[in-house]
Amino acid sequence: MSRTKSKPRVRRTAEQARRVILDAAERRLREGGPEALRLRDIAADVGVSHPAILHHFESRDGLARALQSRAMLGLQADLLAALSGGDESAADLLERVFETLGDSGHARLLAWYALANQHAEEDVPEGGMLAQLAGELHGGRAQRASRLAPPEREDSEFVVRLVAVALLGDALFGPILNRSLASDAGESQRRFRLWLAELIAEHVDRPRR
Amino acid sequence: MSRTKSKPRVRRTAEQARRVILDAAERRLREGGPEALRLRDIAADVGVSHPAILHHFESRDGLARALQSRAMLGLQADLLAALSGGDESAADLLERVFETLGDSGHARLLAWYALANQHAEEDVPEGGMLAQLAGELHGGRAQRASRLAPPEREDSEFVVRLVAVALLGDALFGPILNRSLASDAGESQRRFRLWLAELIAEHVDRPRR
DNA sequence: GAACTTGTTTACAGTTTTGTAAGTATCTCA
DNA sequence: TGAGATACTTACAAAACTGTAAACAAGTTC
Repeated sequence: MSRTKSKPRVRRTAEQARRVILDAAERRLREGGPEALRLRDIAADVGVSHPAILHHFESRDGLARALQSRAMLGLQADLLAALSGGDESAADLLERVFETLGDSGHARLLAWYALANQHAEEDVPEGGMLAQLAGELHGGRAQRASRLAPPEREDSEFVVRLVAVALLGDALFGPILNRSLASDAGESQRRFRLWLAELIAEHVDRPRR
Repeated sequence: MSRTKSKPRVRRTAEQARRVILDAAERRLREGGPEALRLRDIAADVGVSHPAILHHFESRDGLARALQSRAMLGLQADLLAALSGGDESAADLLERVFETLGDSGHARLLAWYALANQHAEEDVPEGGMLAQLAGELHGGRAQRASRLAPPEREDSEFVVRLVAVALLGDALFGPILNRSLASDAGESQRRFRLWLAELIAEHVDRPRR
């Protein structure tokens, strides 16, 4: 066979290589489900041989851990970007949180994480983001409220928790529920989010007794 | 070796065999995550050889499909049991729905289903259960409401949808969120459910404008 | 430009996994 | 009680998977 000038071998920096590998792995995971994290396939997507992946991540498990870590950090970054938007109404802030948490990519990755690490005690990298969000929300409410009826701190935390689980849950289970509840899929999901936003807003702004 | 009376081979009916196999598979799936559906392990749990599983389910994929189907049917049965409870308040009804949907086993199984069949159009066996629930809820509301302000049908559907995604989401993502939000895990999750129940009840019974 | 570092490949090994073929044991039924 | 059906087992095959070892090549440094 002609051995003319066969391989212009690409050589990335370690950081670049890790990134493109994680990108491919994440894509596989999102599109193919939890069983689709195969070294060979990922390597093929990137265009390298599979030992290259092992070189960068030690083992398949190392790749999975790195992926989970990056997914959490990414979610944190997106949430942070949503949070830091100057001083706007709680409604606007919530709307941006809706966008990032309702993204089915995040939900899928987080679900995979939850299913994989169910009895793992290791703290998740994301930690504290939602607590911060709860803090901001609570601060705003306490400021707006008449001083006779400040909301309880726990109530604000639960609001955030509700938003989180409802959006993540809807992003994940929505397609299934749509088939049994709604006729038109995407439209119903959109309207549901608006409805939820209004419900939350009403609750948040309702004067305490 | 002594061949005295070696094997009192157990022989189940096909139905029984399928059941115990699916039980073991479900247990594996719940405890070990989505990658834990291995024929050898399941067979070992049941105490049979792995080809016995293939005999009953054709292939590993057939087992997975049967498992998904049974999980959906089981959820439907549990929901049905929760729904059919004579005439009680919407709060009591919701509370029993809370119990069954908030069960982390159901949530995990459903999440696995959602992740595995993301772009599958095949209708899920569960179909219609939640629609029925929405119907019952709506009927009760319309009856109770003053005839000047009946709630919209879509509002009742969204209430059901919120309950479903929030409970499933909380069962699945709750443990993760707990680490970033709450100090005491289980207790917080319980209180959150109560809080949600109250929020829903308030919304459902609030007179329309 | 020689030496060194390190990203990458090829070739291979060991294990695990699903699946098949053929025989065996247990139940049912005439 | 004999014959048939079928749940189940043993043995094996083929493929896929992760992981290892050694060599190779693209940068980097002195």
